[in-house]
Parts: sequence; structure tokens; C-alpha cells
Amino acid sequence: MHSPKRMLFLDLVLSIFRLNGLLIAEGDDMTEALGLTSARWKVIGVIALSNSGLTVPGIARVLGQSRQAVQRITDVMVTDGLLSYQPNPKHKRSVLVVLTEEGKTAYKDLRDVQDPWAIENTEDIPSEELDAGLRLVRRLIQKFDK
Amino acid sequence: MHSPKRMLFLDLVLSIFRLNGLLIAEGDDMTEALGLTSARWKVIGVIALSNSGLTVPGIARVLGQSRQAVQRITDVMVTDGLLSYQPNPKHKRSVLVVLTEEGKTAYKDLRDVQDPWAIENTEDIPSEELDAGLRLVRRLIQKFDK
DNA sequence: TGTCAAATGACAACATGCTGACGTAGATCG
DNA sequence: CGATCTACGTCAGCATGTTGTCATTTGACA
Repeated sequence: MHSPKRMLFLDLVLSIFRLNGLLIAEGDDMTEALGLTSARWKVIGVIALSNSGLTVPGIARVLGQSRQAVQRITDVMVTDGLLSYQPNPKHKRSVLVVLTEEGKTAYKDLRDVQDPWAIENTEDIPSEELDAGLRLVRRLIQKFDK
Repeated sequence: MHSPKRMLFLDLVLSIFRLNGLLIAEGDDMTEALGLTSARWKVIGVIALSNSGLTVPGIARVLGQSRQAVQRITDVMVTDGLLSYQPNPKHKRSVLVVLTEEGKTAYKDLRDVQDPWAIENTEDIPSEELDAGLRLVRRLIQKFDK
């Protein structure tokens, strides 16, 4: 029997897949002119929100990704001059990832395109709905994030 | 200035990314014993819901993916015996993708694990919340799917 | 303090998505 | 009917994620 709730949930899951793909495409388009991609501004965003820098596995934990995936991105971004590795007083091998001046500029530019985008795409959606949606998503995240 | 709504929306976007990753991991774990992956049961599900078979670009349109990505998956699944290509009366080159007997069995097995999973993960969430969440996600999809 | 499990970096293999390019089949319209 | 535009299959290259393995460093605990 197809319980309505089951169908509802599977529908939601497939829609999340779909929205995820669209958001990545949006993010890539939006930041193309800045030389960023969605994978990169995720990393920049996480670092910018931390005060004293994060290690690569630390970024991975925040993003819920493997440390290897993050390592690859940060390596390229260091080569590109957006990030730099700094000695970590608390760990001999695991260095801290920090934004360079160029990286900070990129973060500022990112915000300059991201903010209007966010505002534009939510102007016809009440805050309460967004909030309820976020709460549901977080609830599901918690359920699956063991 | 960080408007609350803007922060809310960006938070929602990042949470969607996170949930997407977790759902793929869940889907892969759940169907591992069936020899499926999330990419494969997406395709199987779409074909199973169509009556007379779909073309590769048709599947891609339903899933919102590139036809090349779907083609690669279906090619492997034909090799594995889950799908087969059938002549398309309406098109000389673009064949129809249909489930083999093995593919139909896989779909049944898929449902057998997916249904309890869906029920288990929504038992403490009211249908109204799921429905509201789905409507929000769909609204965003429509916004970005030009 | 010595030992051992967990965390980390590094490298490799693989899955899944994208775009671009090319040639051909289909559909549309003068 | 013929020209042209679109859709499709195919191949290639690339980005981003995963897992697995191995050696080394950390850190915790007997």
C-alpha cells in the first residue's frame, strides 16, 4: 500500500535532489565572474565565519564532507592564492587554513552577489515559511547524521 | 547589513546541500545489498512510473539532469541486466529504456526497503509539515528551473 | 611513562555530475 | 519539397564527491 505520507516523503527526497542540483548550478553561475564555484564558496564561507582559521578536517566536519574532498579544494585554492596554510600551534602536521587578502576580497565580492540573490529569491516567501522549512531540513539532517 | 531573511535563506541553502549528501549516503547504504546506488534507483524509479518506457533524454528531463549523465548510467545498467533498450516506433535512433525482469525485481526489492525507511523517518513528523516543506522546495525549484 | 586507538596527510581508484563538440535523424516552416 | 533548426547519440575532458589504504602524529589511559 502506498501510504500518502510515504509518497510525500519520497517526493520530498527527490525534490531535494533536484533543488540541490539547481542550487549548485545557480551558485556556479552567480560566482563565475569571481572565479569561484559552489565548492569553493562553501569553503570560503566556512573559513570566513571562523575567527582563527580551521584545519582541513575541521572544514570537512562543518560541511559534512570527507576531509579528502576538502583537501583537494583547498590545495587548488592555495595555488590560486585565495587561501594559505599557516602553522598550527596546536598541531604539528595539521595546518590552519586562512583567507589571504585575495581570499577576503573574494568573500566580500561573494557577499555582494549572494545577498541580492538571496533577497530576490525570497521576497515573495514569508519568513515563517522559510523558517519552518529550515527547521524541517535540520530535523532530517539530525536524523541521518549519526 | 545581514538581513535576517537573507541569513535564513543562505542557511537553508547550505542545509539543503548537507541534507542532499546525507540522503545520497542513506540511499546508497540502504540499497547496497540490492546492487543499486542512488543514481541507479533514481533511474529505475522514473522508468517504473512510466508505462511504456522512456528515452534517455526523457529520463534526463524528468530528473533534471544532462542526457549524457543518464546515458552513462543506463548503459551500465543494460550491461548489468537491469534495463534493456527497445526499438522506439516513434524514433529511429532514440531507443526506449525499459526494465528487464531483473530490473522489475530490483524495483520491488527497492520498494521493500524504501517504504519502511520512509515510514520510519517520518513517524514523528506531521504530514502537514512534510507537505509544507515539499511545497516550499517545489516553489524554489520552479524559481530556479528556467 | 608506555601503549594503543583516533586523527591526519597523502595517494589512488572510482562514481556521478557537468559542459563542449561533432555528426546525424526529426521536425518545422518557407 | 527543400532548407533549417532542434533533438539525439557519442566521445572527451573536467569538477566534485566518495571510499580505501598506509604511514605518521596526537592524545588518552592503564
